[in-house]
Amino acid sequence: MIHNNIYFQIELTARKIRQYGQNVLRSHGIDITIEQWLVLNVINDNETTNQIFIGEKLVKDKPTISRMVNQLGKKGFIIKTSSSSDSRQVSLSISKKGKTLIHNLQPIIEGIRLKGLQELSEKESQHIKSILNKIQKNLDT
Amino acid sequence: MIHNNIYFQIELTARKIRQYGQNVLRSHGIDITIEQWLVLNVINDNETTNQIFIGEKLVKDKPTISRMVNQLGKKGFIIKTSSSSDSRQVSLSISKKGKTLIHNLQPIIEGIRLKGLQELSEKESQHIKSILNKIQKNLDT
DNA sequence: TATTTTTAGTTGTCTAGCTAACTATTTTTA
DNA sequence: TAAAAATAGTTAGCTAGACAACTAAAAATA
Repeated sequence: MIHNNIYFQIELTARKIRQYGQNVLRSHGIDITIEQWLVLNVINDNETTNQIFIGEKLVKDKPTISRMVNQLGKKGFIIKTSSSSDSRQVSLSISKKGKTLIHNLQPIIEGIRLKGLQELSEKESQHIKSILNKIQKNLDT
Repeated sequence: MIHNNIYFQIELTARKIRQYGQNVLRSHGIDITIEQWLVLNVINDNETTNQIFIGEKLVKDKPTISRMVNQLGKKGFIIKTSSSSDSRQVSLSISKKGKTLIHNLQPIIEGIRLKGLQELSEKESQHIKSILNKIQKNLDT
């Protein structure tokens, strides 16, 4: 049966996490997606980063990053300029509005995180990460 | 760091599974997506099912099922008629072409499954499913 | 029985993810 | 140094997932 299939459960859990998180953000009237928040965070942790770097961190392809960066720009959370050293590259940084958002989001995101991980022991957390990693490695080769 | 985040790893693993599976299907020249294959399987296991039932099994919403069923119909893998007892409902069944596809896909899908689960013990398989289930339940309430 | 409510399915609109094809720079190398 | 190859990013086209709004038919209820 499909519900006993590990792949199905991984994919379903991923969807439920995204959906729950998105609902919480919406309930706070915050105009950003979970995925966009991840991008914003990479930029926040690495000022003047380019899009390739974000893609490597988040393991997403160039078009996906390009579009999410555009969204974040439209919403005024980031500033996108051309790199002075290499004009192929962009240079991304957080705007004031973006900094405020990140600040306000911290406790909300932490709340989402804790909600899903309730009653998961440290051992279980480590274990699931190691198993997921094993599956990923199996599929990489 | 994001790579140490359980949610990120769950979502990433889900993407890698889909991507690997899709590549294998493509390499066999098979014109179907992993998600469509799941729908096809539910129909195969439950002849004359309707779309609500598929949605319940796969935990997907009505528009998503509606569109995937349409794709499978266009490709000639299923036959969609109106239910005689309730004309709101559709009645879905597998075509000959669909049956052939399912038959040919069995070993390929099994190969994909085994590839990812290499060196996972039965205990680990059970464990990850129980942890994923715990996370899902945490988010449901 | 007439009206209201529920149910099954579709359509529209948006975001994300993927592939492929493209432009425009920068780097390699012949 | 001129031509070829690699790199950063964008655009286009597709599927899936989510939400909202809709149609049409069935079921409930007053």
